[in-house]
Amino acid sequence: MKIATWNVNSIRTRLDHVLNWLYVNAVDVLCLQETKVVDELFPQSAFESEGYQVYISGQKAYNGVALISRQALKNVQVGFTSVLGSSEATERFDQQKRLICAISSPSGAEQPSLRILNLYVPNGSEIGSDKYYYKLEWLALLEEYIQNLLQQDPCHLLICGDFNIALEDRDIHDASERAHHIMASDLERQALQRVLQIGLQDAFRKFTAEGGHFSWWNYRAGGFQRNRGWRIDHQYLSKALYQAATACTIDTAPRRLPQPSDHVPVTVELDMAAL
DNA sequence: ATGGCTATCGCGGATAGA
Repeated sequence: MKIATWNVNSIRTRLDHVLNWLYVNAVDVLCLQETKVVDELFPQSAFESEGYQVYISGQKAYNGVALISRQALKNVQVGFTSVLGSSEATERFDQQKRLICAISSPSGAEQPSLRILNLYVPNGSEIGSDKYYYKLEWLALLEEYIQNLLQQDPCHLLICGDFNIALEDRDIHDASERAHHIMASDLERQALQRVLQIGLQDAFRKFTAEGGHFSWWNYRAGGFQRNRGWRIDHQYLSKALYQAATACTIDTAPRRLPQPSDHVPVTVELDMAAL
């Protein structure tokens, strides 16, 4: 089973890139972030014509996530409130459409179910700003959300998306200023580490130890051409899934196309029969 | 370098991204 994550920076602008990529790569589930469109205007039929089911949580101009799946998904849940119940905090954070979760249950097989959580973690703007504290609070709520999910139904869990955090220095082209840089500060890394301590491991690092592998490059100043990038798009797996992972790859090809997204897709391959 | 680029909304230029 192959699951990919891709921040497309507007699904309507990037529709051809995504459809072409899916045609060549044929993943089972594609998790999209920054779709930047309300649900009514999401190009759903373009994916359905290619045999995919579409599950979306979008808003006007900003944010927005989607699950594009070969098989129908079950128990689709959107936002924090659907899992944590309504509170001042869940309602406030759910104004921004940043998470969608569903269960993939292979039909006719004895293979176990897999819960897929697709995230668009807030960017944080700059260290110390209101948006920075919003990001840290959002990650704290995410920790609570995942603990609740696992209590409700302790199944295999895959969390992927644009985390807007480089967890280690080897995930940054130049880590010298990292302590003062958004996406690399100690508090951001600690907030993500607390989430991962629930029992999640980075699929990419099962296979690749060296630095120089990135998933995002700044549009400005020839970031991609000079490989001045960051690895901020991740695939995190619960223990048995991590054991069952057979590959995790970053596909830089779409970044070379005209008018690319600034992020590229990251795909994890799982041997479900090994579970 | 208060730099560099891209997308949305909406029609100029602010806002956001990372």
